[in-house]
Amino acid sequence: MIEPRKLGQPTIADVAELAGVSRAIASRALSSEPRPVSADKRERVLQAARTLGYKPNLLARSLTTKTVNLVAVVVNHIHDLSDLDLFDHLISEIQSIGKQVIFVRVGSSERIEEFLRNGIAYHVDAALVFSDFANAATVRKMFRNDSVLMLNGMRDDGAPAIIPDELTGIAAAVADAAEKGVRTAILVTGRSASAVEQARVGHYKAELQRHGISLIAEMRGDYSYQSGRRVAASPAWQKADAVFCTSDAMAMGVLDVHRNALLENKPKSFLLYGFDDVTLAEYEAYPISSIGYDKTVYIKEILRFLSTPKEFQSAGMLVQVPTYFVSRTSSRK
Amino acid sequence: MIEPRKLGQPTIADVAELAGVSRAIASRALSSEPRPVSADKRERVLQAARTLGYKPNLLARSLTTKTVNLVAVVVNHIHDLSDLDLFDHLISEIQSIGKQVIFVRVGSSERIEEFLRNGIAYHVDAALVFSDFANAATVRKMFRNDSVLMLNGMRDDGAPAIIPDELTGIAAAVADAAEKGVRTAILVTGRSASAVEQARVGHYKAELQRHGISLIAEMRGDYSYQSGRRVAASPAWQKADAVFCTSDAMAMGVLDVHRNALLENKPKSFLLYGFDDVTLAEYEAYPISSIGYDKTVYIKEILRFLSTPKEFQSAGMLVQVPTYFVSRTSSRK
DNA sequence: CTGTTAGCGCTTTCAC
DNA sequence: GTGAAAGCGCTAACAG
Repeated sequence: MIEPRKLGQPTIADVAELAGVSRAIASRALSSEPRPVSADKRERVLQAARTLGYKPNLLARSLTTKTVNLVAVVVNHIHDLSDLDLFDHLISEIQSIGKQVIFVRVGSSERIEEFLRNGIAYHVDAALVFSDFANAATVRKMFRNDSVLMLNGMRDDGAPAIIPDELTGIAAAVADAAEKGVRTAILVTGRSASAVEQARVGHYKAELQRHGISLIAEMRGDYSYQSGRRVAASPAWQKADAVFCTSDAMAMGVLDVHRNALLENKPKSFLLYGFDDVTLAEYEAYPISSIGYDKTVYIKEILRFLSTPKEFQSAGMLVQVPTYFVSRTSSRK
Repeated sequence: MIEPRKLGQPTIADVAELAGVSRAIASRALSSEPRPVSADKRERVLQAARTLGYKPNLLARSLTTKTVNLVAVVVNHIHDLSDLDLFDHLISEIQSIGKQVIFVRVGSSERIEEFLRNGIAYHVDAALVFSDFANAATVRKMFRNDSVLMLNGMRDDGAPAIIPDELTGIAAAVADAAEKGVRTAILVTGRSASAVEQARVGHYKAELQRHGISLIAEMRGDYSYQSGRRVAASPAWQKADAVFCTSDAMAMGVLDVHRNALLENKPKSFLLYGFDDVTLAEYEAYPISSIGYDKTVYIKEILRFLSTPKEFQSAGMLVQVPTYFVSRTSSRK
């Protein structure tokens, strides 16, 4: 009598049966770790798995191993140019160590807690928090503490973090302006609730003051291109020698509104500085002087956290990535 | 004697114990589906869950329910501007129906099968395949057939698909060129191995021929900005009245190399047409005439597939999304 | 080295 | 409406 073909995917029990061994042996033979199995049986198991087209159910496995090879990337959203430069590379690297990425977009709402609570995300091996809507307290509550890496500039809860050393780049940018005789400046900022943004703005103000440049206006954007265009309409711009934007996207918006005055006229009506050093700024259309950091180094640190969290921790909770200033047409007189 | 505080997260058993009910009752009370439980006990369970800070382990749940509320988004990579316009919105919508997104980037390799086989991705509820490296046979093998939505232009295996009706937009673009007296054209293409690309190129050729425009050269890029710049160096461009690119990114590269001749000179050295209608093309720097489709409609169809696959299937396996042509400075004489 | 046994955390029969 | 018990697929502990 023929055994009725089981429905659905073959399980490890099917493999074991076909190979004529116990489930435990099959499990060991199929394991990626070295486990004691005789060469003979291992081969039979592997063969059986092959003929059955067996694929392990990683969900079931994770139930006992307590590890899913899944990392959550928690972001506000992905629609900035600077995101493109970062996330593709990041995902690629994470996958290269055998983990996969679940993207958690928390938008502008405060729903993050609910999100994580009701989703797989809560059970991932680690969470990379780029979103600054995820405040430290929430994140601490949500995950086992040492599996969370703060990439959003928040430092107040002792969780490990990687933060670009923005001061260096900002100091260089402001020094560049001072050198060119800038006396008055406007600062175009992102959402002020963000910790990174507060620190960033603080650095700008300190550096401006140090060089005796007076800040004649501070305008609130939201990092986006559109918000850059919006603030660019202000009449206050007539009096500014320089405009510093805390994102390249906003600087692009500003540049488009004042394109003629900035790229065609000499002397320029004002010098323009961005932040992020997006790839697009390297080309003709948006030659914006900017502040960047080495994404490769940044990502390498994230990977170090993912693969050897202990080592990462012991080396200290905070890793700083150096930033640099790059001068382009938008700030050349 | 005090019960020793259990390690790790509270399980449903803990909740049941605290509430003084069986695990089954606790499970029902906590279920999102309506299940028979007395109001009294439900309340006690909910209360217990709250005080314990209980969060269900969705991996364990999925073992019995066979559903994880996880959808895989399979892409080549995400570094095109057009990706930004699409994925942020897509992820947001998917999350809004209670599912989360696992991003599988297959890069340029053929490792997709291995990827999916060894990862959670294989156990997702559905896979949205944007990558054209995932050939139909592989995908069919990997997933239960009806849980795969082909968004990469491949149609050969009877899997459901959503495809923009590119012909309409292309016909309009070429007609626009013809109307302006274009007699010769160059076509800048993406990777020719892609099915979408082959169809797209076929449409361009047919339309050019129909209008008696002769195709004097076909140049191979890879959709990227950089590849656009690369091909833009060709001397063949002297003889072309128009250049059609199968991506806006490539058109942007072309535009930057010929910026002066295209935006400052009248008459232009050639008319430029892109494809994708990226958001950035709406502004001053890259005013590229382009072909686009309504992302909102597109995403709505994807969501329809996700939430009511049966209905989606019964309505036919292929959904076409309309495209449009938008005329901008790059093609104005 | 091998097989048996006991779970991982949850849902779901199936009797009561 | 309720609870005992079985079981999803897998791995780990423990004897042999």
